[in-house]
Amino acid sequence: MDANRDALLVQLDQQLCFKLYAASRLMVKAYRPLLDDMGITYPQYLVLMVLWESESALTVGDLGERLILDSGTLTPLLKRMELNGLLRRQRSDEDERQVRVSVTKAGKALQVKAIDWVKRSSSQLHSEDLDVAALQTQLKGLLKMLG
Amino acid sequence: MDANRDALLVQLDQQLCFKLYAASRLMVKAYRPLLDDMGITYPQYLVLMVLWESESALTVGDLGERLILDSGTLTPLLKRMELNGLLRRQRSDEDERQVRVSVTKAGKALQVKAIDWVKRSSSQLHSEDLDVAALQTQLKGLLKMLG
DNA sequence: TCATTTTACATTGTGCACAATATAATTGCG
DNA sequence: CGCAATTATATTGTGCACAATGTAAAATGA
Repeated sequence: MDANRDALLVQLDQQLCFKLYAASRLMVKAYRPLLDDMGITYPQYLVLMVLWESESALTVGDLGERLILDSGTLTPLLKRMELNGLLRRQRSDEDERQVRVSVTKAGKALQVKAIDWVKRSSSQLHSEDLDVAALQTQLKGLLKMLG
Repeated sequence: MDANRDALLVQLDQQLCFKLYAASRLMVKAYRPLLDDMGITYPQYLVLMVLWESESALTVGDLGERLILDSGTLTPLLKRMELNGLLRRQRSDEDERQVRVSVTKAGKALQVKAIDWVKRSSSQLHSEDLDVAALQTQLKGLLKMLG
């Protein structure tokens, strides 16, 4: 009957969105050892990665654009990181609306830990059911469409 | 130099985890119209999907196993849904540690809205950069490995 | 110029996530 | 049986996400 066929459309196992949601959380959980060692959370790790890549200071808006997060999320997160000595926040002189965020020595120092951990654990992500490169490509396509 | 090559390992664009994190949030955002219409959140939608599939009541543990969520997340979430009349929570008679969760008429009624919306909007998810079926297969492999 | 609009960030309030811990019921074992 | 271990859920505390709103600075333009 049609009603049964329709019901398949809202079955959990059919949902791309649920797989992404579950995979995202499980992946973050896999980072736990590193994050605990660094003394930060996953979103904070993302902020650090963006800062590590940048030569100079970035505005809150820059970070938000890169991480797809708004000031409601970033402002308190950055304040916590500043409190922990990982970065500096200072109002821009040219444009007082902007807040310029720059990584401190302590924040930069964590990059070594991260690199070391990634080197040691990247080999874990292998199985016959999984082609990581293909998955990344597919996700890039999805993000392009959703963004 | 080696330090520069190492730095690539912690670049945002290289991170499978970030792509999953971003894609997950953007996908949930795409469900906003449906969720607003149903008057629920995405995690609540997931709970409803599991309940819709089940003939009988499920325990909190059953839901947690299916959604990979613990009681710290589920208990308050289920209480809110009960308050909104979408489900019932009752201590099991056989085992008083368990709480049995069952969908109400109001909760069941929302399935129609969901099916209708999915029917109308599933065609949106198409582009040349994206093979949804392949992505689902890859994610299933990833989840199997992470789970 | 100066009022209007836009922009950048901050604040508030709600609802997850999840680690850690607590509590009470059930199970297992000597 | 009696009690230690296990199990199922609840509670507490912290930190995101994000919608909605506030605020002040900068850009715009008649």
